[in-house]
Amino acid sequence: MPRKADHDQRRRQIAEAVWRLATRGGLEDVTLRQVAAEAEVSVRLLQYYFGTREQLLLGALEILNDDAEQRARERLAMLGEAPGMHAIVRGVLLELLPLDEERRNRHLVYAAYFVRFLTDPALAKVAHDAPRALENLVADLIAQGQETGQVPRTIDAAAEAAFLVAGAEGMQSSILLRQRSAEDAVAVIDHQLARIFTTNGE
Amino acid sequence: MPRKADHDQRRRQIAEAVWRLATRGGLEDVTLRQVAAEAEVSVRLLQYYFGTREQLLLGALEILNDDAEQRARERLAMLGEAPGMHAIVRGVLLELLPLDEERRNRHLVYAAYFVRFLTDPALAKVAHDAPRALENLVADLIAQGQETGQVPRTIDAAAEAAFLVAGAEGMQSSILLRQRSAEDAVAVIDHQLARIFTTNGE
DNA sequence: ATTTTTGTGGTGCGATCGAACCATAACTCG
DNA sequence: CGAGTTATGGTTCGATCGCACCACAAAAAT
Repeated sequence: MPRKADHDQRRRQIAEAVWRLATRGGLEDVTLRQVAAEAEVSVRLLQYYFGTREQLLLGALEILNDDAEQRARERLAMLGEAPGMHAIVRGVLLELLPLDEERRNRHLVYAAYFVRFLTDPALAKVAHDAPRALENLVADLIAQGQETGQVPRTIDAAAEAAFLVAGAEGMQSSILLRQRSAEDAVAVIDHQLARIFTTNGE
Repeated sequence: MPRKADHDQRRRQIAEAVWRLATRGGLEDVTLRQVAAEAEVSVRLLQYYFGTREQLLLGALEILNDDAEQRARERLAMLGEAPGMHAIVRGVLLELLPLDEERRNRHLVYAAYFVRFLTDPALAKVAHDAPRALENLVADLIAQGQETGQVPRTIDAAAEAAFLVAGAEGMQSSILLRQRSAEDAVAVIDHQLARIFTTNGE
């Protein structure tokens, strides 16, 4: 009895195989045969569920994006009710870091796709334009903090937001390369937040 | 008359073809045949000058690294004599950004190699561990600025250096994806530098 | 009950891949 | 001049690639 959930689950199973192979050896290891073996299905099934290889890469990325959005939403909701601006901004920035195996792998998959984002129009549309939205969100939060007196008026909200998001993204790479520990990165971010939010929120 | 420089020049010619293909379609487009066509030499020559494909990828990366180091040195030397700490730190940070086509392409090549750095030991050794050294350099420069009164004593040199370098690296990605203009990125960095260096150097 | 949709496997074809092999210019050094 | 190194081209082989084609079971819809 093929319920509709089964179809999605199968696609997810295959997509996860794509992710694993991509993180291991880049997109060039993501061949139909290797994905089939990794997902323990037949090559024919890949074609049935995704079609061509290009569509497989695209589909696996879309599923990854949906995953990321949902997990981020969950984690931010876990902050509890009525958190201070400081805590919200901190939560948003930490979401950019590969703090657990799941996020680490996700960022590695993005890295494997990266160059394609620039040349492949189909991938570019799905690509990670989230940072820009995040930056505006952080800027708004800082501006709100200025209204409530948690942030000095002398702070340039937009410029600080841009640098906070960029800093988090920059440390993401060095964490992936294991040049820096996740704890280090969090400490560096907290140092900047302490400068901007002079009074502790909540 | 095969002077020794000819040999290196041929290797460079081939390496440049590797770079172009890698920036266009990732490492999976870097096949022996395609590189040969792009460099306008025979496949046999690739094997002669680099050996196996794995060695070709490694060699092209080494040449790229040497290039980057030399160009960076040149640009920093062009700052003139006895520049202030502020100018030096600014020069170091801007070197991380893809401000011209040459640096843009170089960063794209690194992006294409990225996932391999984590799994391939040979590539990992050559990989970009420069950031860590840069971070220490920036920290030292800020500390020197404190000695000469250009930087307030309340500044945490190490933490600020880490965030400056991370911020520059983070904006590098968004510039590559054309989500942000190079001028924007420079302005954001200058805003942070103005906060740290309260008196103008020199 | 039978027709249609959905899910699954296998297999084969043409293209391309990396790498090895064979040949031979051209230049260097004795 | 001759021996040897360096530089270059062409070709072929086995493996793998993406993908299309054929067949069939199981469930859904009619």
